[in-house]
Parts: sequence; structure tokens; C-alpha cells
Amino acid sequence: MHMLTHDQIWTALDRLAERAGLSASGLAKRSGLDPTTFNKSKRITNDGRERWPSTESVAKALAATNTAIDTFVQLITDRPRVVQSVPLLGLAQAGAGGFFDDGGFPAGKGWEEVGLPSVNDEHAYALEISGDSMKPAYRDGDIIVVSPGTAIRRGDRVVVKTTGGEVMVKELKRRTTKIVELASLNPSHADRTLAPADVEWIARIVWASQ
DNA sequence: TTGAAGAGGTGTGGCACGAC
DNA sequence: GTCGTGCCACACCTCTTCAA
Repeated sequence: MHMLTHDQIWTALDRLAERAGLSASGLAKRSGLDPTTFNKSKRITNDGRERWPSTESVAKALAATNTAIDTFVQLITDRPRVVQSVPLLGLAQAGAGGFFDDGGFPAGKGWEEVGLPSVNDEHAYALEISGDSMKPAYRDGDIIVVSPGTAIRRGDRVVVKTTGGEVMVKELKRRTTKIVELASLNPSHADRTLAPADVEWIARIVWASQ
């Protein structure tokens, strides 16, 4: 299943404007919206949070350009960025400093490279499982691909790094503004409940070598 | 346990303004 | 005319409380 991403929807709107021979603000204007509605600064907040256009704004833009919804979907899915290989790191090393930036994206040296099936996240990376604490889901030597750019939902398997430098593979049970509940993949290990402030980053596992 | 109601928080679009 | 930024209004969402 493919999720609709923030980047895809805005890229599709840019392509929609381009097809109509308009700028982003020109498209907004023709759609009866404020010319700044599709501005770059309206796509992301000062603190880095993604801003999304409303379905009403998208519908107006489609109407203004005489574009059917399936054509818009084509603009979204056109020329997807497919990653052929991703950086690889041992899970046991992941807790150490220097391998990730503040956003949980791979950074620095010490990464190897591993090929894999298509993944639509340029920030994706791989981790090699060490030990049997993730059994039966993952065994020692398995490789998991982690996508920090993919939205996370309840029930997803995730990699969590705590502010204390601990890295763990869990299943997301619940995530609220006050707690992050994580279920252990190995029944002999206890579930964990963390405060959001204790979570440095959390990223979804999108593929595993099994 | 469930549903209703209210409070408070969140997020998108619009307005004003400036730069080019 | 276009683009960018800051601020604000208001609709919507989430959470809490309370009654049945």
C-alpha cells in the first residue's frame, strides 16, 4: 500500500499549475483562493511541521484547470523516486552518536550500502538485526529497511531511539501527546511506555529480508 | 460503559505588508 | 504581478468531564 505524502501532493499541485501555464499563486488565484494559498511558506511551518492543502482547495484547483481527479492522481504518481540501495548499519551501533541527524535521517560515516526492492523514501536506510531479542519477528542477521519519511500508524513495526541513546524495534500500540506505547515483538520481553519527550525519533519499518 | 457537552488546542486559509 | 513572511480568525479535532 502506498501512502499519499506531503511532497507528492504539493508536487502534483505544482505540476497542475505548470500544465495550465500558471505559477502556484496564479493557480490559487484562478481557483478563487488567496494567491498565497499555495506559497512555499504555506507548505511547512517555522518549526518544520508539514502543512497540507485542504481537500476543498485541491478541488477548486482541479475545477479551475478542468482537471479530473484521476488525472491529478497521475500527476501524484508520475515519475516516483525509487531507491535502488540504502545505507546499512548494525542495529547494535545505532544507539551510538554520529549516525543520525536531528530528524532521525542517516548521517555521518560508518554506513555501508545494501541493495533492496523499490522504496519511495530517499531517506530510507537499513539496519542489521543483532541478537534474538526481536524473535520471532526478526532473527539475528536479518536486515530491516527503515523509512523515516513514512507516516506511522498504530500497529506498525517501528524503530525507536530514545534520548538516552537506546534503540529498539517494537510495534506501535498507541501514540498520544502524553505517551508512546510500544509492544515488544518478543513475548519474553516487556512492553514499553515512553513519554514523547523521551523519544528522540521514531521511524517505520517498511521492509525486512526474510 | 457509553454518549453528550463543553473547553481548549490545532491547523488551514486569508489579510497585510514588504521585496523584487 | 509574483513571491515570501507574520499574524490572525475560525472551523475542526481531541480531550475531559459528567450524567445516565
